[in-house]
Amino acid sequence: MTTKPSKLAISTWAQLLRTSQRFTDQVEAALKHAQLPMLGWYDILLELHRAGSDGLRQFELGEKLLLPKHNLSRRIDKLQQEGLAERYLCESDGRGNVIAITDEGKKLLAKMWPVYAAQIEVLFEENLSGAEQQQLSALLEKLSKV
Amino acid sequence: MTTKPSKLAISTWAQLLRTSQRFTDQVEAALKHAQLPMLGWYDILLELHRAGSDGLRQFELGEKLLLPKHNLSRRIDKLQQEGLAERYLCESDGRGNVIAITDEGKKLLAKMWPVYAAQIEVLFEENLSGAEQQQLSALLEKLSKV
DNA sequence: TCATTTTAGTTGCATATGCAACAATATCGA
DNA sequence: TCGATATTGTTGCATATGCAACTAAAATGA
Repeated sequence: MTTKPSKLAISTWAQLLRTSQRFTDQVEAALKHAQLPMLGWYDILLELHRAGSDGLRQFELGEKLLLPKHNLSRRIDKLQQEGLAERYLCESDGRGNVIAITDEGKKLLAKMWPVYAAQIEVLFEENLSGAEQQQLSALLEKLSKV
Repeated sequence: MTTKPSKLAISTWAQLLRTSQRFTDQVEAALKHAQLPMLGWYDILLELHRAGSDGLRQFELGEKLLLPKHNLSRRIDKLQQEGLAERYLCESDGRGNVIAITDEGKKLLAKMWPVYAAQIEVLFEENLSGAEQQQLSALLEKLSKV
């Protein structure tokens, strides 16, 4: 903390937060308009889909999604109730669960993606060239080194 | 929506959301550790501070912070209860309120800033040069054209 | 082996947020 | 002017989230 962050750092930081919030809001609005569940559900289902039929340990899912465990616990309850995911007892660890997506879950994912994708298209791809996207990606990559 | 967003666009988008969430989490953790209120309070107080002694209309505040009105309404209740902000009736518009920061609010802002700033320092400035920050800022600027 | 500590997950309770309905005032248009 | 509509803000209710305490099982280590 020898030098305070520069004006530039502060304003860039603020831009980053603001941009991500505006984008999120916009995607949420689009999903709601299409009468689909929130982005949070999409994120979970996508990770489960990626994990394939073996599923994922609950804590692994939490780490990927940056979600605290108690929060995740209840979201999975919901997904399970809706028949979008299944929760098994873990064979190799008596404490744990394994979560897997169902066919219903995959269907929902497939319905949500076009809506989500259209927003990425509008918000993102229209405003940055491929080269600029690559620049942005590289800069964000550096930031995630923390 | 002629072409779906490219892989690059999608992954850069994901990076953006993820980075901003990780950073926010980290700042929240630091504030909590210092027994200070959440980032949301800081944001409000900062906007009020910027607005000066004239204060701001409640809806203006909401626009700046991207907060829905009902949410803001109750946050201001809290700030008011804690003596951090004042709510006046607006003279020129009988429906409206004017919100202004109090001296207590300014003091809190001053206590929160070093904690916040230290996180920006660590998370942000250590990983990007000035030139890179400027690049990032410019790219985010383009994105906000939406 | 077996007591101690860690890890995985759930639950109760308090707080925060979203949504829709509402009240009050301002603005617009015939 | 005055009725219809839009804007500003609040509130009740449902849902979501955070926090701390809890259970149960694994890992550690003497």
